[in-house]
Amino acid sequence: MDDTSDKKPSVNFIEEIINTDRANGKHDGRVHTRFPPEPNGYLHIGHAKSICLNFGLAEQYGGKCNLRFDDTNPAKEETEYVDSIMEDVRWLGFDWEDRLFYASDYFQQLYDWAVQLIEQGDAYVDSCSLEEIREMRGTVTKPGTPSPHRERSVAENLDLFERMKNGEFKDGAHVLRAKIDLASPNMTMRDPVMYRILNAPHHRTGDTWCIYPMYDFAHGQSDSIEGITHSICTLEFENHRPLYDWFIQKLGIFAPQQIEFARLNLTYTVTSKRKLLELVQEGHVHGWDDPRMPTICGFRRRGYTPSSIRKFSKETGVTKFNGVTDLARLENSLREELNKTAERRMAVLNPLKVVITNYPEDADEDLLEAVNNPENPDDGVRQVPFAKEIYIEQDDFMEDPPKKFFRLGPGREVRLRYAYFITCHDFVKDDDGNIVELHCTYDPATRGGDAPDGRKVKGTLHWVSAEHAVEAEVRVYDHLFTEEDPNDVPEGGDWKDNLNPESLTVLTDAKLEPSLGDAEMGKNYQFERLGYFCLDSKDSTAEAPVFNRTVSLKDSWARKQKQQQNKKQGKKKG
RNA sequence: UGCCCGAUGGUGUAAUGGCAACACACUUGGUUUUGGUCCAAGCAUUCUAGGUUCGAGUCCUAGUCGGGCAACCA
Repeated sequence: MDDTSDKKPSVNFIEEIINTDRANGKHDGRVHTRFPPEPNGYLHIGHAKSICLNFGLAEQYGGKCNLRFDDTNPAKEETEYVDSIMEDVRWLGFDWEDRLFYASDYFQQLYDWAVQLIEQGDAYVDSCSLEEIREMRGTVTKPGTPSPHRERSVAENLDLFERMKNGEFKDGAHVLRAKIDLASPNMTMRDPVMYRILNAPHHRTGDTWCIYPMYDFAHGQSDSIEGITHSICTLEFENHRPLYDWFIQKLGIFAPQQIEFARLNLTYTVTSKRKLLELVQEGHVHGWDDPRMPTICGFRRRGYTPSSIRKFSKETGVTKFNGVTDLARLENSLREELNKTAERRMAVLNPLKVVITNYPEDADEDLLEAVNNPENPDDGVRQVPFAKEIYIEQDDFMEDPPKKFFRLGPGREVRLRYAYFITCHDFVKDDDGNIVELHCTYDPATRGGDAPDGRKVKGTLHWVSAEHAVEAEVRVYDHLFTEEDPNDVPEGGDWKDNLNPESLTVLTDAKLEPSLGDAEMGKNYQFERLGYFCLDSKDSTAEAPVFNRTVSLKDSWARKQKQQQNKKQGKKKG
């Protein structure tokens, strides 16, 4: 075949490494990854990318992916987080089967390995204080100086380390250090701490241990024990790779390969655990699963689908370049899916009453047929009741509309979706000048939304019959921050200064078409012309439904308005 | 002023020494009973300077800029 138009599927740099390894028969071509969260917080969208990468690679190569909790610091870790992390990984659509592990499972093995290194003369007990050790480590430009305890005998080290384990010392009295190179240009190789004394109960091992291994002495060996072939982590561990390899080599155990990639950064989003915690604790959001949070549980409650997050993650790609991904890509991934799958409904968020003056007072029930999803005819149709009094969106009427406004205004005719053409001939204002009611006439000949005489209207509005409406609360969300980079603050400012005061708008007077009274929890609906919505899993009840706006529909009218506003402002400034 | 890593449209990625491609965003136009969807068009001196080569986004050297590293955190 001379068909050269077939494009090779592009592979990212990690797949390239794996392909090479498999071609060379390394590990018999086996691919085994792991997702290793520390159970000290909730998973966020950045973790989602790592989960998709690790589980995705395993799937792709017919391998396995473990879930392993990196629980080496009892001071910070809690069972509450373990449970939420498992729930989130499962929700994203991944399965670790019987491979649920904890670094704490390996504490005894790790201890034995530490003893081995002491015996080999590769580790020593240092009895200096934290401050002294820090000082003697030197700086990035100045080499460190050896601790006075660096040359202790093997016997003395063994004795001291055992007594550390036996709980004879208080926190901070001694540490176990690897004996590597105090002059190394790589700071992590300057005799890193392997074990510290922490007289604290562990969420799994209880009071069994009072010394705990550091990340560097636990992670690589945990990978090794589990037979991990490709240990994927983020860029900030690049400097740790020589140490990762050093421990494995000195111990003479199975050698996984650490590979670093760039973590996900999203516009209008913070993902630092510390900052997320601060948002929750200071009440800037209502908990970890607040739909404005970039946590996985936040996205879930907001109405995001696992598949949209997986697709986003895949399309964002894997590189070593530390960039910022546009939040619009995640929104696009969701819209693309929901456009195909979400059933359409009509709902009015900011109601404006409309009286159809020529509609009969005593009309029989007037049921109109509405398509559930024009993108998927199999979803069928439903009936929507029409009546003399209806609600439309306040935004859909202007007393003095500009030329390109296609909606309702005095003397204008529009279509009510699936219903009738109506013409506005009067409106009522309250004492404050707000428009509170419209008087319109309808054309009975246009029932269903088409004019037999062929006349056209520019605008089509959604509507809800007043007497049939289901009342609901609707929560409309916007970016949590006003700046693309929330950390971009003027001198002396704080990142929280960039919090968007309008990130949550609660609409308490929404009117929904009757069928939404039976809305299913966990199902996404498109409210026509508005966006995608779902029932709130926490606050919604049968008597008082609460909907979250997951994401808006694209709105080229709103964009046009914004443009014009900006133009006006520009002229004023100029 | 040490070491490590990186640099391709506004953004994220592709091109594996041979015509810089895709997606998102943005702009313009078309279709439309959702100002949605869909369709079409527009949008780049591949950070700089040298070098290797018939040929460099890709390889080499130097520079510039950006990120990471001096927790008994992970």
